[in-house]
Amino acid sequence: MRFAPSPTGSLHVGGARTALYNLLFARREKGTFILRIEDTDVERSREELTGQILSAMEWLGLEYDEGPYHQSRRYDLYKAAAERLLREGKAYRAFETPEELDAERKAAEAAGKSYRYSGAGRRIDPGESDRRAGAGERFVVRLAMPDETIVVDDLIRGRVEFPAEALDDFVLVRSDGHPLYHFSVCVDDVDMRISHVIRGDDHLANTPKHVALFRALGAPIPRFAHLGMILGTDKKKLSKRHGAAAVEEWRDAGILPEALFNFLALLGWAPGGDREILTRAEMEREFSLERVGASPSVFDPEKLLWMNAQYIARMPAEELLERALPHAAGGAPARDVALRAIELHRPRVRTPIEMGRALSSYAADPSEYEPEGLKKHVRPETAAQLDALARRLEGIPEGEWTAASTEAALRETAEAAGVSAGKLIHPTRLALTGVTVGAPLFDVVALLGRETSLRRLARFREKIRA
RNA sequence: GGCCCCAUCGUCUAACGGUUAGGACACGGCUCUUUCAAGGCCGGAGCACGGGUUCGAUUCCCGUUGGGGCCA
Repeated sequence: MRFAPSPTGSLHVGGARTALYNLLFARREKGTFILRIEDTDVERSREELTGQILSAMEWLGLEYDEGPYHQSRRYDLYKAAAERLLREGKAYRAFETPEELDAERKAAEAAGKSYRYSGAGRRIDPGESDRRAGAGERFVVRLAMPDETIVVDDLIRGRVEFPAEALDDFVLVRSDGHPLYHFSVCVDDVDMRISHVIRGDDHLANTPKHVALFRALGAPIPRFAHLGMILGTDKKKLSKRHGAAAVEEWRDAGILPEALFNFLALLGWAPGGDREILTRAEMEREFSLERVGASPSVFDPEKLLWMNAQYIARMPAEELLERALPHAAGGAPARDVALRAIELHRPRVRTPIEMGRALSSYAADPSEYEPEGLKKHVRPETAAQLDALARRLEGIPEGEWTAASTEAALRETAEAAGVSAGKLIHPTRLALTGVTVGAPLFDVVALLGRETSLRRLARFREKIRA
Protein backbone atom coordinates (compact mmCIF):
# COMPACT_ATOMS: atom_id res chain seq x y z
CA MET A 1 0.00 0.00 0.00
CA ARG A 2 1.10 3.55 -0.48
CA PHE A 3 0.02 7.09 0.24
CA ALA A 4 1.27 9.51 -2.37
CA PRO A 5 0.57 13.15 -1.58
CA SER A 6 1.71 16.05 -3.73
CA PRO A 7 3.41 18.76 -1.70
CA THR A 8 1.18 21.46 -3.12
CA GLY A 9 -0.61 22.21 0.12
CA SER A 10 -0.84 21.09 3.71
CA LEU A 11 -2.33 17.72 4.58
CA HIS A 12 -6.03 17.85 3.79
CA VAL A 13 -8.46 15.80 5.87
CA GLY A 14 -9.42 13.94 2.69
CA GLY A 15 -5.82 13.01 2.10
CA ALA A 16 -5.44 12.10 5.75
CA ARG A 17 -8.35 9.71 5.52
CA THR A 18 -6.91 8.13 2.38
CA ALA A 19 -3.60 7.64 4.17
CA LEU A 20 -5.44 6.29 7.18
CA TYR A 21 -7.35 3.67 5.19
CA ASN A 22 -4.14 2.61 3.49
CA LEU A 23 -2.51 2.29 6.87
CA LEU A 24 -5.37 0.32 8.44
CA PHE A 25 -5.57 -1.93 5.42
CA ALA A 26 -1.83 -2.53 5.48
CA ARG A 27 -1.95 -3.42 9.16
CA ARG A 28 -4.92 -5.67 8.76
CA GLU A 29 -3.43 -7.47 5.76
CA LYS A 30 0.10 -7.48 7.17
CA GLY A 31 1.26 -5.40 4.25
CA THR A 32 3.77 -2.58 3.94
CA PHE A 33 2.67 1.01 3.98
CA ILE A 34 4.84 3.24 1.84
CA LEU A 35 4.95 7.02 1.74
CA ARG A 36 5.79 8.56 -1.58
CA ILE A 37 6.05 12.27 -2.26
CA GLU A 38 4.80 13.15 -5.73
CA ASP A 39 6.84 16.24 -6.32
CA THR A 40 7.34 16.11 -10.06
CA ASP A 41 5.14 19.13 -10.64
CA VAL A 42 7.94 21.63 -10.19
CA GLU A 43 5.77 24.67 -10.62
CA ARG A 44 3.36 23.79 -7.84
CA SER A 45 5.41 21.67 -5.45
CA ARG A 46 7.07 23.38 -2.54
CA GLU A 47 9.79 21.80 -0.47
CA GLU A 48 8.63 23.10 2.91
CA LEU A 49 5.16 21.64 2.39
CA THR A 50 6.63 18.15 2.40
CA GLY A 51 7.86 18.74 5.93
CA GLN A 52 4.47 20.08 6.90
CA ILE A 53 2.71 17.02 5.54
CA LEU A 54 5.16 14.71 7.28
CA SER A 55 4.64 16.38 10.62
CA ALA A 56 0.86 16.37 10.24
CA MET A 57 1.00 12.65 9.50
CA GLU A 58 3.20 12.01 12.48
CA TRP A 59 0.89 13.99 14.72
CA LEU A 60 -2.13 12.02 13.53
CA GLY A 61 -0.37 8.74 14.04
CA LEU A 62 -0.06 7.84 10.37
CA GLU A 63 3.25 6.10 10.54
CA TYR A 64 4.61 4.50 7.41
CA ASP A 65 6.85 1.48 7.02
CA GLU A 66 8.89 2.73 4.10
CA GLY A 67 9.85 6.05 2.64
CA PRO A 68 9.35 8.82 2.14
CA TYR A 69 10.44 8.37 -1.43
CA HIS A 70 10.61 11.44 -3.62
CA GLN A 71 9.62 11.19 -7.24
CA SER A 72 11.87 14.10 -8.04
CA ARG A 73 14.82 11.83 -7.25
CA ARG A 74 13.62 8.97 -9.39
CA TYR A 75 13.75 10.50 -12.86
CA ASP A 76 16.15 7.85 -14.15
CA LEU A 77 13.52 5.24 -13.50
CA TYR A 78 10.88 7.06 -15.52
CA LYS A 79 13.31 7.77 -18.31
CA ALA A 80 14.30 4.13 -18.57
CA ALA A 81 10.65 3.05 -18.53
CA ALA A 82 9.78 5.50 -21.30
CA GLU A 83 12.64 4.28 -23.43
CA ARG A 84 11.60 0.72 -22.92
CA LEU A 85 8.00 1.39 -23.92
CA LEU A 86 9.24 3.24 -26.98
CA ARG A 87 11.53 0.38 -27.91
CA GLU A 88 8.76 -2.15 -27.48
CA GLY A 89 6.40 -0.09 -29.57
CA LYS A 90 3.97 0.35 -26.69
CA ALA A 91 4.51 4.07 -26.72
CA TYR A 92 5.51 6.39 -29.52
CA ARG A 93 6.83 9.85 -30.23
CA ALA A 94 4.43 12.52 -31.37
CA PHE A 95 5.86 15.58 -33.03
CA GLU A 96 2.90 17.94 -33.19
CA THR A 97 3.56 21.41 -31.88
CA PRO A 98 1.26 22.89 -29.24
CA GLU A 99 -0.13 25.17 -31.94
CA GLU A 100 -1.02 22.26 -34.18
CA LEU A 101 -2.76 20.47 -31.34
CA ASP A 102 -4.60 23.60 -30.44
CA ALA A 103 -5.83 23.94 -34.01
CA GLU A 104 -7.03 20.33 -34.00
CA ARG A 105 -8.83 20.94 -30.75
CA LYS A 106 -10.54 24.03 -32.10
CA ALA A 107 -11.55 22.23 -35.27
CA ALA A 108 -13.12 19.43 -33.27
CA GLU A 109 -14.95 21.93 -31.17
CA ALA A 110 -16.21 23.77 -34.23
CA ALA A 111 -17.45 20.48 -35.64
CA GLY A 112 -19.26 19.88 -32.38
CA LYS A 113 -17.19 16.81 -31.59
CA SER A 114 -15.26 16.04 -28.45
CA TYR A 115 -11.55 16.27 -29.00
CA ARG A 116 -9.23 13.30 -29.07
CA TYR A 117 -5.66 13.21 -30.21
CA SER A 118 -5.52 12.01 -33.81
CA GLY A 119 -2.95 9.33 -33.14
CA ALA A 120 -0.87 10.59 -36.03
CA GLY A 121 2.40 9.87 -34.24
CA ARG A 122 1.44 6.23 -34.08
CA ARG A 123 1.75 5.93 -37.83
CA ILE A 124 5.29 7.27 -38.03
CA ASP A 125 7.76 4.55 -38.87
CA PRO A 126 10.08 3.78 -35.88
CA GLY A 127 13.20 4.44 -37.93
CA GLU A 128 11.81 7.75 -39.11
CA SER A 129 10.82 8.58 -35.54
CA ASP A 130 14.35 7.89 -34.27
CA ARG A 131 15.84 9.98 -37.08
CA ARG A 132 13.63 13.00 -36.34
CA ALA A 133 14.31 12.76 -32.63
CA GLY A 134 18.01 12.46 -33.35
CA ALA A 135 17.83 15.55 -35.51
CA GLY A 136 16.65 17.46 -32.48
CA GLU A 137 12.99 17.76 -33.36
CA ARG A 138 10.81 18.25 -30.28
CA PHE A 139 8.41 15.49 -29.32
CA VAL A 140 6.29 14.10 -26.54
CA VAL A 141 5.95 10.41 -25.72
CA ARG A 142 2.43 9.04 -25.87
CA LEU A 143 1.04 5.71 -24.81
CA ALA A 144 -0.55 3.60 -27.55
CA MET A 145 -3.91 2.89 -25.93
CA PRO A 146 -5.52 -0.42 -26.77
CA ASP A 147 -8.63 -0.20 -28.91
CA GLU A 148 -10.86 -1.93 -26.42
CA THR A 149 -13.05 -1.27 -23.45
CA ILE A 150 -11.03 -1.12 -20.27
CA VAL A 151 -12.56 -2.69 -17.24
CA VAL A 152 -11.62 -1.55 -13.78
CA ASP A 153 -12.58 -3.98 -11.07
CA ASP A 154 -12.89 -1.73 -8.07
CA LEU A 155 -13.03 -3.14 -4.55
CA ILE A 156 -15.58 -0.52 -3.53
CA ARG A 157 -17.42 0.27 -6.76
CA GLY A 158 -17.39 -3.07 -8.45
CA ARG A 159 -16.95 -3.37 -12.17
CA VAL A 160 -16.56 -0.07 -14.01
CA GLU A 161 -16.21 0.05 -17.80
CA PHE A 162 -14.51 2.70 -19.85
CA PRO A 163 -15.17 2.56 -23.59
CA ALA A 164 -12.09 2.90 -25.78
CA GLU A 165 -13.54 5.96 -27.53
CA ALA A 166 -13.37 7.90 -24.32
CA LEU A 167 -9.64 7.52 -23.99
CA ASP A 168 -6.93 8.82 -26.26
CA ASP A 169 -3.19 8.29 -26.42
CA PHE A 170 -2.21 10.43 -23.47
CA VAL A 171 1.18 11.97 -22.94
CA LEU A 172 3.69 10.12 -20.79
CA VAL A 173 6.67 12.40 -21.17
CA ARG A 174 6.66 16.06 -22.05
CA SER A 175 8.87 17.55 -24.72
CA ASP A 176 11.29 18.74 -22.05
CA GLY A 177 11.70 15.17 -20.85
CA HIS A 178 9.53 15.68 -17.79
CA PRO A 179 7.45 12.61 -16.85
CA LEU A 180 3.76 13.32 -16.39
CA TYR A 181 1.75 12.40 -13.34
CA HIS A 182 0.02 9.24 -14.56
CA PHE A 183 3.26 7.86 -15.88
CA SER A 184 5.43 8.36 -12.82
CA VAL A 185 2.66 7.03 -10.59
CA CYS A 186 2.43 3.77 -12.47
CA VAL A 187 6.15 3.31 -12.87
CA ASP A 188 6.52 3.78 -9.13
CA ASP A 189 3.61 1.54 -8.26
CA VAL A 190 5.21 -1.19 -10.34
CA ASP A 191 8.65 -0.58 -8.89
CA MET A 192 7.32 -0.57 -5.32
CA ARG A 193 5.19 -3.61 -5.99
CA ILE A 194 2.02 -1.91 -4.84
CA SER A 195 -0.75 -4.49 -4.64
CA HIS A 196 -3.64 -2.24 -3.55
CA VAL A 197 -4.29 1.32 -4.55
CA ILE A 198 -6.66 3.02 -2.12
CA ARG A 199 -7.29 6.60 -3.15
CA GLY A 200 -9.91 9.26 -3.71
CA ASP A 201 -12.78 8.91 -6.10
CA ASP A 202 -11.35 11.74 -8.16
CA HIS A 203 -8.87 9.25 -9.60
CA LEU A 204 -11.42 6.72 -10.77
CA ALA A 205 -11.68 8.31 -14.20
CA ASN A 206 -7.90 8.15 -14.56
CA THR A 207 -7.74 4.52 -13.67
CA PRO A 208 -8.22 3.10 -17.19
CA LYS A 209 -5.10 5.02 -18.17
CA HIS A 210 -3.26 3.39 -15.34
CA VAL A 211 -4.56 -0.03 -16.23
CA ALA A 212 -3.35 0.43 -19.80
CA LEU A 213 0.01 1.58 -18.50
CA PHE A 214 0.43 -1.36 -16.14
CA ARG A 215 -0.28 -3.66 -19.04
CA ALA A 216 2.18 -1.88 -21.32
CA LEU A 217 4.74 -2.07 -18.55
CA GLY A 218 4.12 -5.79 -18.38
CA ALA A 219 3.25 -5.53 -14.71
CA PRO A 220 0.46 -7.06 -12.66
CA ILE A 221 -2.44 -4.66 -12.16
CA PRO A 222 -2.99 -3.66 -8.55
CA ARG A 223 -6.42 -3.90 -6.96
CA PHE A 224 -8.12 -0.52 -6.81
CA ALA A 225 -10.39 0.92 -4.15
CA HIS A 226 -11.83 4.37 -4.80
CA LEU A 227 -13.14 6.28 -1.81
CA GLY A 228 -15.99 8.78 -1.94
CA MET A 229 -14.95 12.40 -1.58
CA ILE A 230 -15.20 14.29 1.67
CA LEU A 231 -17.59 17.19 1.30
CA GLY A 232 -18.14 20.46 3.13
CA THR A 233 -21.46 21.26 4.78
CA ASP A 234 -22.61 22.73 1.48
CA LYS A 235 -22.05 19.35 -0.20
CA LYS A 236 -19.18 20.67 -2.24
CA LYS A 237 -15.78 19.04 -2.19
CA LEU A 238 -14.12 20.06 1.08
CA SER A 239 -11.56 22.78 0.54
CA LYS A 240 -9.87 25.68 2.31
CA ARG A 241 -12.97 27.69 1.54
CA HIS A 242 -14.87 25.65 4.10
CA GLY A 243 -12.61 26.76 6.89
CA ALA A 244 -10.77 23.92 8.52
CA ALA A 245 -9.91 21.49 5.77
CA ALA A 246 -6.34 20.90 6.88
CA VAL A 247 -5.27 18.49 9.58
CA GLU A 248 -3.13 21.07 11.32
CA GLU A 249 -6.05 23.48 11.62
CA TRP A 250 -7.89 20.88 13.67
CA ARG A 251 -4.77 20.25 15.68
CA ASP A 252 -4.58 23.97 16.44
CA ALA A 253 -8.27 24.01 17.32
CA GLY A 254 -7.61 21.51 20.10
CA ILE A 255 -8.72 18.32 18.40
CA LEU A 256 -6.87 15.31 19.78
CA PRO A 257 -5.09 13.19 17.20
CA GLU A 258 -6.82 10.04 18.43
CA ALA A 259 -10.21 11.70 18.05
CA LEU A 260 -9.51 12.92 14.54
CA PHE A 261 -8.16 9.50 13.62
CA ASN A 262 -11.28 7.80 14.92
CA PHE A 263 -13.57 10.33 13.29
CA LEU A 264 -11.86 10.08 9.91
CA ALA A 265 -11.85 6.29 10.07
CA LEU A 266 -15.63 6.34 10.45
CA LEU A 267 -16.14 8.78 7.62
CA GLY A 268 -16.89 6.13 5.04
CA TRP A 269 -16.10 3.00 6.97
CA ALA A 270 -18.55 1.35 9.33
CA PRO A 271 -17.37 -1.39 11.63
CA GLY A 272 -20.17 -3.78 12.55
CA GLY A 273 -22.49 -2.96 15.41
CA ASP A 274 -23.25 0.41 16.89
CA ARG A 275 -19.77 1.24 18.07
CA GLU A 276 -18.35 4.66 17.34
CA ILE A 277 -15.41 4.98 19.67
CA LEU A 278 -12.79 2.47 18.64
CA THR A 279 -9.23 1.99 19.72
CA ARG A 280 -6.49 2.04 17.17
CA ALA A 281 -5.94 -1.68 17.74
CA GLU A 282 -9.61 -2.43 17.08
CA MET A 283 -9.53 -0.47 13.87
CA GLU A 284 -6.40 -2.21 12.68
CA ARG A 285 -7.91 -5.55 13.48
CA GLU A 286 -11.31 -4.94 11.94
CA PHE A 287 -10.83 -2.61 9.00
CA SER A 288 -12.17 -3.95 5.76
CA LEU A 289 -12.78 -2.36 2.39
CA GLU A 290 -15.99 -4.34 2.09
CA ARG A 291 -17.47 -2.15 4.78
CA VAL A 292 -16.39 1.09 3.14
CA GLY A 293 -19.22 2.96 1.45
CA ALA A 294 -19.10 4.34 -2.07
CA SER A 295 -20.95 7.59 -1.52
CA PRO A 296 -19.35 10.88 -0.61
CA SER A 297 -19.62 12.09 2.98
CA VAL A 298 -20.00 15.46 4.59
CA PHE A 299 -17.44 16.43 7.19
CA ASP A 300 -19.38 17.44 10.30
CA PRO A 301 -17.28 19.50 12.74
CA GLU A 302 -19.97 19.15 15.44
CA LYS A 303 -19.58 15.42 15.56
CA LEU A 304 -15.81 15.72 15.58
CA LEU A 305 -16.06 17.96 18.62
CA TRP A 306 -18.37 15.47 20.29
CA MET A 307 -15.89 12.71 19.62
CA ASN A 308 -13.11 14.85 20.99
CA ALA A 309 -15.12 15.22 24.21
CA GLN A 310 -15.49 11.45 24.31
CA TYR A 311 -11.73 11.08 24.22
CA ILE A 312 -11.32 13.72 26.88
CA ALA A 313 -13.78 11.87 29.08
CA ARG A 314 -11.69 8.70 28.82
CA MET A 315 -8.24 10.20 29.08
CA PRO A 316 -6.14 9.70 32.24
CA ALA A 317 -6.00 12.92 34.28
CA GLU A 318 -2.22 13.16 34.10
CA GLU A 319 -2.28 13.01 30.34
CA LEU A 320 -5.09 15.50 30.06
CA LEU A 321 -3.19 17.83 32.34
CA GLU A 322 -0.13 17.56 30.17
CA ARG A 323 -2.14 18.38 27.05
CA ALA A 324 -3.96 21.27 28.71
CA LEU A 325 -0.96 22.89 30.36
CA PRO A 326 0.37 24.55 27.21
CA HIS A 327 -2.98 26.28 26.88
CA ALA A 328 -3.12 27.58 30.44
CA ALA A 329 -2.24 31.09 29.36
CA GLY A 330 -2.98 32.61 32.73
CA GLY A 331 -0.80 30.13 34.59
CA ALA A 332 -1.78 26.88 36.24
CA PRO A 333 -2.31 25.91 39.88
CA ALA A 334 -0.19 23.40 41.78
CA ARG A 335 -0.27 19.92 40.34
CA ASP A 336 -2.53 18.36 42.98
CA VAL A 337 -5.03 21.19 42.62
CA ALA A 338 -4.78 20.96 38.83
CA LEU A 339 -5.53 17.25 38.83
CA ARG A 340 -8.65 17.81 40.91
CA ALA A 341 -9.65 20.69 38.67
CA ILE A 342 -9.29 18.38 35.69
CA GLU A 343 -11.91 16.05 37.11
CA LEU A 344 -14.19 18.96 37.90
CA HIS A 345 -14.03 20.36 34.38
CA ARG A 346 -13.59 17.24 32.30
CA PRO A 347 -17.29 16.88 31.45
CA ARG A 348 -17.53 20.59 30.75
CA VAL A 349 -14.86 21.02 28.10
CA ARG A 350 -14.43 19.66 24.61
CA THR A 351 -10.79 20.53 23.99
CA PRO A 352 -7.53 20.78 25.94
CA ILE A 353 -7.61 24.47 25.08
CA GLU A 354 -10.80 24.92 27.07
CA MET A 355 -9.29 22.86 29.85
CA GLY A 356 -6.25 25.11 29.86
CA ARG A 357 -8.51 28.08 30.34
CA ALA A 358 -10.29 26.31 33.20
CA LEU A 359 -6.96 25.56 34.90
CA SER A 360 -5.91 29.18 34.65
CA SER A 361 -8.99 30.25 36.51
CA TYR A 362 -7.53 28.58 39.61
CA ALA A 363 -4.18 30.30 39.25
CA ALA A 364 -5.20 33.87 38.57
CA ASP A 365 -7.95 35.93 40.14
CA PRO A 366 -10.64 37.04 37.71
CA SER A 367 -9.57 40.16 35.85
CA GLU A 368 -13.14 41.07 35.06
CA TYR A 369 -16.67 39.98 35.82
CA GLU A 370 -19.23 38.98 33.26
CA PRO A 371 -21.45 42.08 32.81
CA GLU A 372 -24.58 39.99 32.29
CA GLY A 373 -23.87 38.22 35.54
CA LEU A 374 -23.43 41.44 37.46
CA LYS A 375 -26.72 42.69 36.16
CA LYS A 376 -28.52 39.50 36.96
CA HIS A 377 -27.10 38.46 40.33
CA VAL A 378 -26.05 41.64 42.06
CA ARG A 379 -28.81 43.44 43.94
CA PRO A 380 -28.61 46.35 46.38
CA GLU A 381 -28.55 43.94 49.32
CA THR A 382 -25.98 41.59 47.80
CA ALA A 383 -22.90 43.32 49.15
CA ALA A 384 -24.11 43.09 52.72
CA GLN A 385 -25.08 39.46 52.29
CA LEU A 386 -21.64 38.64 50.92
CA ASP A 387 -20.10 40.46 53.88
CA ALA A 388 -22.03 38.16 56.16
CA LEU A 389 -20.96 35.17 54.14
CA ALA A 390 -17.32 36.24 54.34
CA ARG A 391 -17.56 36.59 58.11
CA ARG A 392 -18.85 33.05 58.44
CA LEU A 393 -16.28 31.68 56.03
CA GLU A 394 -13.50 33.41 57.92
CA GLY A 395 -14.61 31.45 60.92
CA ILE A 396 -13.67 28.20 59.19
CA PRO A 397 -10.10 27.27 59.95
CA GLU A 398 -7.77 26.34 57.12
CA GLY A 399 -7.77 22.65 58.01
CA GLU A 400 -11.56 22.40 57.93
CA TRP A 401 -12.07 24.23 54.64
CA THR A 402 -14.05 21.77 52.55
CA ALA A 403 -16.92 21.79 50.13
CA ALA A 404 -19.21 20.59 52.89
CA SER A 405 -18.16 23.13 55.52
CA THR A 406 -18.26 26.07 53.14
CA GLU A 407 -21.60 25.01 51.77
CA ALA A 408 -22.98 24.82 55.30
CA ALA A 409 -21.63 28.29 55.98
CA LEU A 410 -23.33 29.69 52.91
CA ARG A 411 -26.64 28.03 53.62
CA GLU A 412 -26.62 29.28 57.19
CA THR A 413 -25.86 32.78 55.97
CA ALA A 414 -28.73 32.61 53.50
CA GLU A 415 -31.09 31.34 56.12
CA ALA A 416 -30.11 34.02 58.58
CA ALA A 417 -30.73 36.62 55.88
CA GLY A 418 -34.02 35.03 55.00
CA VAL A 419 -33.12 34.42 51.34
CA SER A 420 -32.71 31.30 49.25
CA ALA A 421 -29.23 29.85 48.94
CA GLY A 422 -29.26 30.67 45.25
CA LYS A 423 -29.28 34.37 46.06
CA LEU A 424 -25.83 33.90 47.51
CA ILE A 425 -24.52 31.09 45.37
CA HIS A 426 -24.71 32.95 42.09
CA PRO A 427 -22.96 36.13 43.14
CA THR A 428 -20.36 34.06 44.94
CA ARG A 429 -19.59 32.09 41.81
CA LEU A 430 -19.27 35.32 39.93
CA ALA A 431 -16.95 36.65 42.63
CA LEU A 432 -14.71 33.60 42.57
CA THR A 433 -14.61 32.80 38.88
CA GLY A 434 -15.76 35.92 37.06
CA VAL A 435 -18.40 33.95 35.20
CA THR A 436 -21.88 32.64 35.88
CA VAL A 437 -21.45 29.10 34.71
CA GLY A 438 -19.03 26.38 35.65
CA ALA A 439 -18.26 23.57 38.04
CA PRO A 440 -20.32 23.15 41.24
CA LEU A 441 -19.56 26.15 43.43
CA PHE A 442 -18.46 24.44 46.62
CA ASP A 443 -16.07 22.15 44.82
CA VAL A 444 -14.53 25.26 43.34
CA VAL A 445 -14.40 26.94 46.73
CA ALA A 446 -12.70 23.92 48.26
CA LEU A 447 -10.20 23.72 45.44
CA LEU A 448 -9.45 27.41 45.49
CA GLY A 449 -8.68 27.19 49.18
CA ARG A 450 -9.46 29.48 52.06
CA GLU A 451 -7.08 32.29 51.30
CA THR A 452 -7.85 32.63 47.60
CA SER A 453 -11.58 32.30 48.07
CA LEU A 454 -11.71 34.96 50.76
CA ARG A 455 -9.47 37.27 48.76
CA ARG A 456 -11.60 36.97 45.64
CA LEU A 457 -14.73 37.48 47.66
CA ALA A 458 -13.26 40.61 49.24
CA ARG A 459 -12.28 42.05 45.88
CA PHE A 460 -15.69 41.42 44.49
CA ARG A 461 -17.43 43.10 47.42
CA GLU A 462 -15.20 46.08 46.89
CA LYS A 463 -15.98 46.10 43.20
CA ILE A 464 -19.77 46.00 43.57
CA ARG A 465 -19.71 48.75 46.18
CA ALA A 466 -17.77 51.02 43.88
C1' G B 1 -19.60 19.06 -24.16
C1' G B 2 -17.90 13.62 -23.73
C1' C B 3 -16.97 9.75 -20.15
C1' C B 4 -17.40 8.03 -15.13
C1' C B 5 -19.11 7.81 -9.99
C1' C B 6 -22.81 8.60 -6.13
C1' A B 7 -28.10 8.74 -3.85
C1' U B 8 -31.48 5.74 3.74
C1' C B 9 -33.38 11.13 9.05
C1' G B 10 -30.29 18.13 8.53
C1' U B 11 -25.25 15.15 9.10
C1' C B 12 -22.25 10.24 9.75
C1' U B 13 -24.21 5.54 9.01
C1' A B 14 -26.70 0.06 9.82
C1' A B 15 -29.77 -2.99 6.64
C1' C B 16 -26.68 -7.45 2.08
C1' G B 17 -35.69 -9.25 -0.91
C1' G B 18 -39.97 -10.11 4.12
C1' U B 19 -37.50 -5.18 10.02
C1' U B 20 -42.75 -1.06 13.97
C1' A B 21 -36.20 0.98 8.67
C1' G B 22 -31.55 0.41 13.91
C1' G B 23 -27.50 3.50 16.12
C1' A B 24 -24.65 8.19 16.61
C1' C B 25 -24.13 13.78 16.04
C1' A B 26 -27.33 17.89 16.01
C1' C B 27 -32.41 19.40 17.68
C1' G B 28 -36.77 19.33 21.42
C1' G B 29 -38.71 17.54 26.22
C1' C B 30 -38.09 15.27 31.02
C1' U B 31 -34.70 13.89 34.90
C1' C B 32 -30.43 15.15 38.08
C1' U B 33 -29.19 20.12 40.04
C1' U B 34 -26.67 26.15 43.20
C1' U B 35 -25.36 27.54 37.44
C1' C B 36 -23.38 25.27 33.04
C1' A B 37 -22.17 20.78 31.38
C1' A B 38 -21.83 15.51 31.52
C1' G B 39 -25.06 11.29 32.35
C1' G B 40 -29.96 8.78 32.15
C1' C B 41 -34.92 8.53 29.93
C1' C B 42 -38.31 10.10 26.08
C1' G B 43 -39.47 12.45 21.33
C1' G B 44 -39.63 14.63 16.29
C1' A B 45 -36.91 13.51 11.84
C1' G B 46 -35.13 9.34 6.39
C1' C B 47 -35.55 4.95 2.06
C1' A B 48 -35.17 11.45 -4.26
C1' C B 49 -38.82 10.23 -8.34
C1' G B 50 -40.84 6.94 -12.28
C1' G B 51 -40.90 2.33 -14.48
C1' G B 52 -39.85 -2.77 -14.41
C1' U B 53 -38.21 -7.96 -12.06
C1' U B 54 -40.50 -10.66 -7.95
C1' C B 55 -45.62 -13.65 -4.13
C1' G B 56 -42.98 -9.45 -1.93
C1' A B 57 -38.77 -4.17 -3.03
C1' U B 58 -35.09 0.75 0.87
C1' U B 59 -32.53 -3.59 -1.05
C1' C B 60 -31.91 -6.18 -7.97
C1' C B 61 -32.35 -3.84 -13.25
C1' C B 62 -33.50 0.55 -16.45
C1' G B 63 -34.62 5.60 -16.80
C1' U B 64 -35.42 10.67 -14.72
C1' U B 65 -33.80 14.18 -11.36
C1' G B 66 -30.16 15.93 -8.24
C1' G B 67 -25.06 16.04 -6.51
C1' G B 68 -19.87 15.06 -7.56
C1' G B 69 -15.45 13.80 -10.42
C1' C B 70 -12.20 13.20 -14.74
C1' C B 71 -10.85 14.71 -19.66
C1' A B 72 -10.68 18.73 -22.65
